[in-house]
Order: sequence, then structure tokens, then C-alpha cells
Amino acid sequence: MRVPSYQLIENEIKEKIKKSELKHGMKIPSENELKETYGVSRMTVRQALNNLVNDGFLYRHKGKGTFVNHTKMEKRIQGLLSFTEEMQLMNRKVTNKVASFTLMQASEEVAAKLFLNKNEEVYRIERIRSADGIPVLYETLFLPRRIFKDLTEQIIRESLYTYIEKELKMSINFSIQSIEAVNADETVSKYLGIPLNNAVLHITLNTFLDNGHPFEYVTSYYRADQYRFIQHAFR
Amino acid sequence: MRVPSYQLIENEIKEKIKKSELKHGMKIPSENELKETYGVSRMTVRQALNNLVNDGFLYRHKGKGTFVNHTKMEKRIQGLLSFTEEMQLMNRKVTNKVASFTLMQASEEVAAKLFLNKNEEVYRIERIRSADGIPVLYETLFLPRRIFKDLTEQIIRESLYTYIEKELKMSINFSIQSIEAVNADETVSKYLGIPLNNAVLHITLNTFLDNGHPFEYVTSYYRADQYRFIQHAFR
DNA sequence: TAGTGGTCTAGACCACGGA
DNA sequence: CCGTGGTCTAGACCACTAG
Repeated sequence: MRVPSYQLIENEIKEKIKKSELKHGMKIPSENELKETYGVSRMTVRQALNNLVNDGFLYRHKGKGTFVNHTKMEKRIQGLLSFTEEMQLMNRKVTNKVASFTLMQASEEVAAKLFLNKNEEVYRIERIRSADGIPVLYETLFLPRRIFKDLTEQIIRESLYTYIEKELKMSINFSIQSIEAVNADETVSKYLGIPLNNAVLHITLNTFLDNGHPFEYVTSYYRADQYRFIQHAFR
Repeated sequence: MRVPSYQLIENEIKEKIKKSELKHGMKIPSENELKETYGVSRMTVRQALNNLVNDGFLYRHKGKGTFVNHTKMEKRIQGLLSFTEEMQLMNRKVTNKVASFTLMQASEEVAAKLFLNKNEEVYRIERIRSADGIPVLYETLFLPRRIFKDLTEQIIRESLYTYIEKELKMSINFSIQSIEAVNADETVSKYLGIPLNNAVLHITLNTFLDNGHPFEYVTSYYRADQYRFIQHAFR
């Protein structure tokens, strides 16, 4: 069983939505019909549909049926951009300074975030990123050795996302970010050139490839006077 | 069958996480153990656990077990939720205190955000919102008189989104948020009960109806120790 | 090897919506 | 009333992790 049946069903329905064979508001076949079509049990059909509902592709009405939602593309008004790409969009020139670059064993926290076994090797890299010469963010990256066999400082000074997509030919899928506000400690104030205790955005980021594996875990601090997040959310 | 068994299981686990009987990284009982504990089938246990995984309370490792995730009040961006709805998801009780409630003429900024003519009437409302008695956010709402003809303090003490959808029968579409970090000023520190200059999240929010009209403009300050944003982004 | 979560079956009864 | 999705059962085999 290479690919589970429920994923096949999911993918077929996603494809039909993508190709507009299924459009917003249209009713899809009932669970019993899909069960026959795919020759699986109803619970398997439900597993596929549940995932599509959770991901926002479909919605259900008890007693009526299952319907196609607004397309995902509409929801992804803002995609996942790297810092380099974001700054390019605003015509600002990015420079990166690598403050440290080491290979170490993953701590428990890092191993959990990167789905590694404890003590597997990870790169730990500290980087200060500036836009038009102004330091905007200080970040610590954790990257699994397993994926980045031959990482160099040169790559880190340029763009990691470009390297992954163009050189390693891997496909980035999505990220989960947590955004908090904290007061700058000594390290942060030093690297960002701001007074101690100034409010900064503290963001941790976990990014995943198409195959479901995480390839980076990043903790970062953004200067509040230089950066803010804009977010769209749909009801 | 008033409350489905899987919801009972979900709620018990959520409660234990809330009361710190289950903490980050701890393993919860296996599906077979839970099946015995609750006297249900394994599929029912899995339905409960799947929901908790989707909502970010738990995570699984094949062959190892199911574990408790970090908790802090989190915003999971799988849609636009009101504060009330978010807190319900976390099993927390919301109380709202209205600090001021006035009808005034829109300033230039507010008129622009709400697509009003200058000097059109808007409600200006200050509100402190608490979860389980702890003040979490202080916000100032601007609502156009044109849409909310008969707004009362009572409505504001309860849930505005519910009022809009259930009473006014209008349909909320999407919001644009800007997220920044700032140091708490005197007003904010007083209302949230935190020291002056503590970092807080400063969020401004513009929310739109299905017909394209904005119905609220909100500026708010969230306690950093009680709240963070979680955001998914797709490439 | 034993235990865990992942997938799947072939049934069942229920609550809701519409004709 | 019938068809829909919602809940639930009592099994089964698989893949992964650990000792």
C-alpha cells in the first residue's frame, strides 16, 4: 500500500477543484456514491473528505451533502516568502552577516521540531539580516545535516530558499510561524542596534517540504520599528 | 446521544492540558488504553485525538505515541475567529469589560478605514477582554453607525460577531490584520495590569462583509505572556 | 519482539433536510 | 418518506520505534 486510498481520493478531488471541474458551491457525490466509485468503505471516504474539510476545500451540511468551498488560491493571497524575496518586493537591498556557523548535535527541542532522532547532527547558524544597511532581524537557524549535506557559509550569506529550490531541487510546501512580542535582551539589542528592553517581534518558524519533512527551524527577532506582519484571514 | 463520546474525550484531555496535568512533551495514554478507559472503540478514540491534533493540542509519532504540544493561547489561522470563539476552543471563559462607549464623528483615519465620509457617525468603544479572569487584550473598536443602528453596551459585552451573524444576518468575509510589537504605554499597562514598557503585540484589524463593506476597525494590545499568533503560510 | 500509531473494512443506528 | 452526513463498533493488517 504505497499511497493510502484516502489520499488518492483527496488528490483526485483537489485536482478537479484545481481544474475547475468542481467549482464553488457545487455539490460533490455523496459518501455512499464515492464509496462505490472508489471501491472502499465509507469510513475511508470520510477520512478523505474530513481532510479536505479541514484544509478548507470542502464544507458539509448534514442532510444535504458536501460542497466545494472558495478555492484555496483565493485564500493564499499572501504566500510564503523568504526575507530576501520580501525585501526585493519592496525594492530594498538585503545583506546578510553570518555571526556563527557550527555543526552540533540536536537538542531535544530542535530534534522535535525537525523530526530528527536526538543527537542527530544539525547546523546551527546565527545570522543578522539587513535591508538597505539597517539591521532588521537576528535569527538562529537549525538545519538538519541529513538534508543539507554540504552547506557552506556562502549559501547562508545568499538565499537559502533559492539554494534549496534551484540546487537541491527540493520543493518547499508550507511553514508554521508563531509570532510573539518580547523585550530585547542583551544579545538582541546588540545585534539589532536598539536599546535594551525595546519591544521586538519574536518569531519561530518551522518550514516543510512537499514530502512532509521539516527542513528548517528558525528563531528570530525583528526590529519593531522596521517590520510588521500583514495578514489576511477568511471566515 | 446528547454529547458524542469523542467530544467528551476531547474535552477531558483539553481540561487536563489546561490544568497542567498534561504538560508539553508528555506522552498521553495509547489509543488502546484510552479505548479501555472510556469503553469505546479505537476509531472513536482516534476521532477525538485527530481533532486535538488538528487543533494543535497534540502531536503523534508513529511507533512512539501521542504527545502534548506547547500551549499558550494561540491563534491558529485556519480561518477568521473572534476572540470569543478562539477562547472557547481553548476551554477558557471570556469576560468583557466596556471601559467607554461613545458616538462620535469619524476622524480622517477612521473614515478611511471604514470607507465612510468624513464626519459620519461612528461608535468608539474601549473594551478589556479577559480569559479565565486574566486580562488578555485591550482594544478600541470603531463601528459605523450606518451599519450598527442600535448598538448597545450589552452586545459589546457579549460577542459582536454573533450579533452580526445571528441578529443582523450579515455575512462576515475576511479581515486584514497588521501585527507589530510595541512597548506598553501608561494606558495599556494600566488596563492589562502589566509593567510599563513591557512588550505587547499591537494589532490593527479591518474586517469586511461579503458585500465588500468594512464593518469594523480595531486597534488592540495583547499581553505578550498570554497570547501569540500562529500562522500557516503556503508557498 | 512488543507496543505504538496508520490504514481499512463492513456493517449499524442516528439526526437532519427536503420532497 | 428517503438520502444525506454524524457517530460508532469490533475486528484486521501494516509500518515504525524501541529494547
